[in-house]
Amino acid sequence: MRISELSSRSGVSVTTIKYYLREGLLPPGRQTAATQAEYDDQHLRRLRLIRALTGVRGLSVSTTREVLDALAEYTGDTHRLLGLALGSIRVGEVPSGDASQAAEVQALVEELHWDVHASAPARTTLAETLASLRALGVPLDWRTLLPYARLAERTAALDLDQLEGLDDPLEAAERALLLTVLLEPALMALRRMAQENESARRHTS
Amino acid sequence: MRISELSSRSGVSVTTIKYYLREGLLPPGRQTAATQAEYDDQHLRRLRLIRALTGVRGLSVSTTREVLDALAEYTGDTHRLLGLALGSIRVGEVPSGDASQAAEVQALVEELHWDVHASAPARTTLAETLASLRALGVPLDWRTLLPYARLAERTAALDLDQLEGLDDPLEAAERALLLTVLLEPALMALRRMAQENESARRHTS
DNA sequence: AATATTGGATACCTCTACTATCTATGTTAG
DNA sequence: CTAACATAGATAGTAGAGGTATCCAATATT
Repeated sequence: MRISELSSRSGVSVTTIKYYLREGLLPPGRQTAATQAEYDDQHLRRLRLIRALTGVRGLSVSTTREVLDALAEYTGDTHRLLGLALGSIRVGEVPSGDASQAAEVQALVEELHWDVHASAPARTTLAETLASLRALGVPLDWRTLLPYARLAERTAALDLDQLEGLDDPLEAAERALLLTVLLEPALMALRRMAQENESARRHTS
Repeated sequence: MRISELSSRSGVSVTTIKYYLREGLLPPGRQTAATQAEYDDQHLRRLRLIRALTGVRGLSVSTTREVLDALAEYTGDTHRLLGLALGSIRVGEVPSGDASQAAEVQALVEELHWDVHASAPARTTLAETLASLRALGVPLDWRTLLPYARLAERTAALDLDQLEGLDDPLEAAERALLLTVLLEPALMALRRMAQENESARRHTS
């Protein structure tokens, strides 16, 4: 298919597709002539993935490129993909110097006997959030976080269950990406609804 | 205190503070003369809150204003604050027309007997995420989401526990805000770490 | 009195994510 | 076979977000 068909089938304008090609989010099509290239279903799929990551999850174009690069690099090694590629996504702010709460995070990880890389970006995100909360007068220690971490453990188990039985490594890697990244807004939405429900329950009993 | 002290104590530049004043994120100080105003600890606290919401959580300035307005409006009514004010935060994308997965969400809510307002934005977020996943070949039905929702229920119970025993309504409202919004990156970070751990466990056993 | 600071207003800046235009080439309908 | 239209690639332009810089008149400090 040519670019205009790719555009109409994906709902993304031709100029935007060209922009993604320039930015390296989308691999170039197969050149058939000097001013002609051919695209296939892989491109369409990739394009939809890009729109999901930027639109639903709100990732920036450069972060999306990093994620997609990682996807290509670690396809077939879901463990590395989960540990490294997806870790490259900044959940919160840019990693600044202060890791004043790193000790709390370490205590939590040790208590749970978690096997988590020492340089995992999620550690930094967690430490920074704790530091912010502390500065605002809500000091959470690792003991308070423990029950949350236990629930995260069970959530992660559900996530990994979803990846069982997928033999095609590319498919498995892509699904890992989708479930980890795209499911985040869904899980937060579930939490919001559950909070509303729980609050109603406690206030009307 | 005057604006320069507010600036040095918060680490936010004077010009940025003026910008926040213009944008209505920060209430104006008490005017003592035509070119002089006095700020207090409330302003300092508010400023730190703004930086936490925009920096750690990545909220836009306009969303932050909405959240802070809601905080002022519903102080003393934590239930409404949780249900409405915090619901105003867009977790994902701008609410577009397609709510093709709204039926799945409704089925889930009914199964759980959740008391969630029909117009809760979290419903839309969830429906949209499901629609995106479906378009990408990962159709999740409400049955798959059910165990996730059960865990969300327990997370919400922990959240509400944290609000117990706070008598000052302003403090309770602010803590509700902090725990719901600022804890999100922390919970996602915990999930990432738990995924890495679980993946390592399954691959090395 | 001299110097610095402040509030308020306005203009400007940088970055991101596109969007528009241009040109040289290809394709296709009549 | 030619006129109308599509295409790749390059370059320039745009709108919005989130500040930043400058100016001014009034006020505070020394």
